[in-house]
Amino acid sequence: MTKRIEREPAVPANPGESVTLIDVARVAGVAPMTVSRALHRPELVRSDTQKKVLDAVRATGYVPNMLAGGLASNRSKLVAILLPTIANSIFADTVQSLMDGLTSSGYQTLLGLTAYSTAREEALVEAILGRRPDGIVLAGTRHSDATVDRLSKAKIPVVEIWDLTDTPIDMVIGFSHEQVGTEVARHLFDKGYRKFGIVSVDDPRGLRRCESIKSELARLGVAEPAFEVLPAPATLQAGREGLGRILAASTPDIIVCSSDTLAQGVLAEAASRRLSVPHELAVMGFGDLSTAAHVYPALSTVRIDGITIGAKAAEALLARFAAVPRSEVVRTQVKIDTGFTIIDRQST
Amino acid sequence: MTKRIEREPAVPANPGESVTLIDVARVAGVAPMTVSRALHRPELVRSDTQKKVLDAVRATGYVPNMLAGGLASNRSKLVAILLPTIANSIFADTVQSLMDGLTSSGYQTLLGLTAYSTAREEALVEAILGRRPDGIVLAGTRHSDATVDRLSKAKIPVVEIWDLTDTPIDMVIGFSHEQVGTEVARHLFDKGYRKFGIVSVDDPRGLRRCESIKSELARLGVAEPAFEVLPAPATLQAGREGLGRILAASTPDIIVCSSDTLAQGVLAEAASRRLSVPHELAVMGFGDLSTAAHVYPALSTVRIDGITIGAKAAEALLARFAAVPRSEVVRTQVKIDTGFTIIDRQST
DNA sequence: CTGTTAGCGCATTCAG
DNA sequence: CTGAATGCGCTAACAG
Repeated sequence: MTKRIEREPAVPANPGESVTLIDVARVAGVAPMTVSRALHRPELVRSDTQKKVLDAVRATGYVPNMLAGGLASNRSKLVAILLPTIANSIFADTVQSLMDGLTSSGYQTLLGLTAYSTAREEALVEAILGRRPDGIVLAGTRHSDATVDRLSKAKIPVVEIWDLTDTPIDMVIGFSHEQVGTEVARHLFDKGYRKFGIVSVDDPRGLRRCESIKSELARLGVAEPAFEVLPAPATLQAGREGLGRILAASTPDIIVCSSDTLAQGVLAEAASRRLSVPHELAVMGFGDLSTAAHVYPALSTVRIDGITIGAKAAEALLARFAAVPRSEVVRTQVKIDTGFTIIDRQST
Repeated sequence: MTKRIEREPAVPANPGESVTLIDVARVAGVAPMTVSRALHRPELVRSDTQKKVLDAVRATGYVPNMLAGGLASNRSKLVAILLPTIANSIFADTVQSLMDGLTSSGYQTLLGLTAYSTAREEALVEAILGRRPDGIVLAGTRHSDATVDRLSKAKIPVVEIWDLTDTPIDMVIGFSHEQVGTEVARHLFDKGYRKFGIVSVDDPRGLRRCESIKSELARLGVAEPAFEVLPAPATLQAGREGLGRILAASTPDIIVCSSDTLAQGVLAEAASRRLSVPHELAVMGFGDLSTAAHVYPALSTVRIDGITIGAKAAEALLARFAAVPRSEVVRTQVKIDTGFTIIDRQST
């Protein structure tokens, strides 16, 4: 009965226990410190020593313990990301590009989901700071006082994304939701629409865009829009429901939605009611997710470049990490407006 | 927000440095170990001592260092999750419920994105094991030998989800993609369809479902389906493109898609070609995401209960964590088939 | 119920 | 270029 011969580690070290730097050092015939250097700063080690160490690493199956490393060096190589949710997330592109940037520099990602609750965010921030992350990325700029306080005192870079503020905790990369609302309103007004309906979920940033639309419309002398708010998360079904409610009470010529998903639901409902879009009813979304782009010729929207937001956030963090005197806490007040683009796909 | 007067910690501890357990102990007038206990095992501490400690924690602004705690206790309270991607992810529900379950027990989540690459998965597993997570969840059951080896030797629970296998690394919770394919094929055959088209992205599990459909159709004596594979990730645009290609060469009466997103793209393309669904062309998807559910009356699909998968995975992990002798590594061979449901929304 | 001792595995800091 | 001593902050194990 020949069992396949398993290549067991040449030197089993502490039987049953995990392999440590010391075990590797013993096998390689060098000091532990040399193993550490060979692994993290190979340029400081002669190449034959380097080779001995790498061989020993392979032979022992050593996996560095980053808890110990982080504790000793005070650098965890961990970045925390706090998002409201990942369900059909408008943040997917951003997270992907952010993680790509961080991963390729050896950083790992701790994920926290806040469900749009500042209380939950506060608890998560506290818990996560216990991991001593080297940096933290938050969606949004509205936080509880306690969160702001904790984050300000934590001596790590903080990036707030997908929004803008004049008083960032540290760095902020995003765009103005108020400006989105204002420009959407003006754009549609200029195109001649006068009877507005608005469908939103109760995401705080989405609501701010909606409020901004309403203010601008009021300023332009347009009648108060029909406004329906549905519970998050945005689903196609919520969009259908929203349009249904609006049509029960009014006959708008344009429906503005707080997200593309909602807008797609509105389109589905319009189709089932045999309303021709955009002729009888025009629809505007928000997000221009890559999954939806260019599919519904009648769907105008606001394009947000989530990839750039993620990439710039990664870049900003990495720049800070590289800055030499980590003790010297810098709050650079980086503020990047990534802007947005109104995409008009309606030929009214 | 007006700048409020910040309540500085009553006892600034080591000026500039971070507050440690020792600082808290000093302020509370107890031993460090008592602080640790008050925080983690309050039932072992007299309630007045407990109160002194909590006051001191608040006064100092202490945040426990979990790197140190993890190192000392050999329990990191970290669970790693490896997914292919989070873009319009079919895994969103699963991740959400998994994280809900873990978070409420004080576990935090390390996220890794593999992009459907086993090589990348291998690198991530190695890096992540360096954090000494208490458990790890992987999407899928197909991994490189090195990954399986590392994971088997790591003395932590491993849960493979969204698939099934007879040789799990440890625990597996999901359903059989082959079975999905077989049953979809039979279902559609029974409904009378004979001219099949299949649109998929090159996600390995999606492809396995498609292959299984093809085998079953062959077995049933149906003509070879038109088969179009597009690069991941699944987008509406990819669905449109896929249907376009298929119609260029054949005239199927049913299109089976590897995901709902793709199916929605197919529906969009069908609509733009004025094909009536399901009369002229029926469409079947996969996933039945909550965002899409019940919106396209003509879209049949396969419903997967991602929430249950996530919840059971969390439950399985927590059960293992609670098992007393952590040294005693158990590989329970938990194997849960969460099944799936074919949803027929076509009245052909 | 509380305190003491010891050390988790590694990197910093110096010395050679 | 390599090595030895020291401690990061915390908790296990035991003693009181």
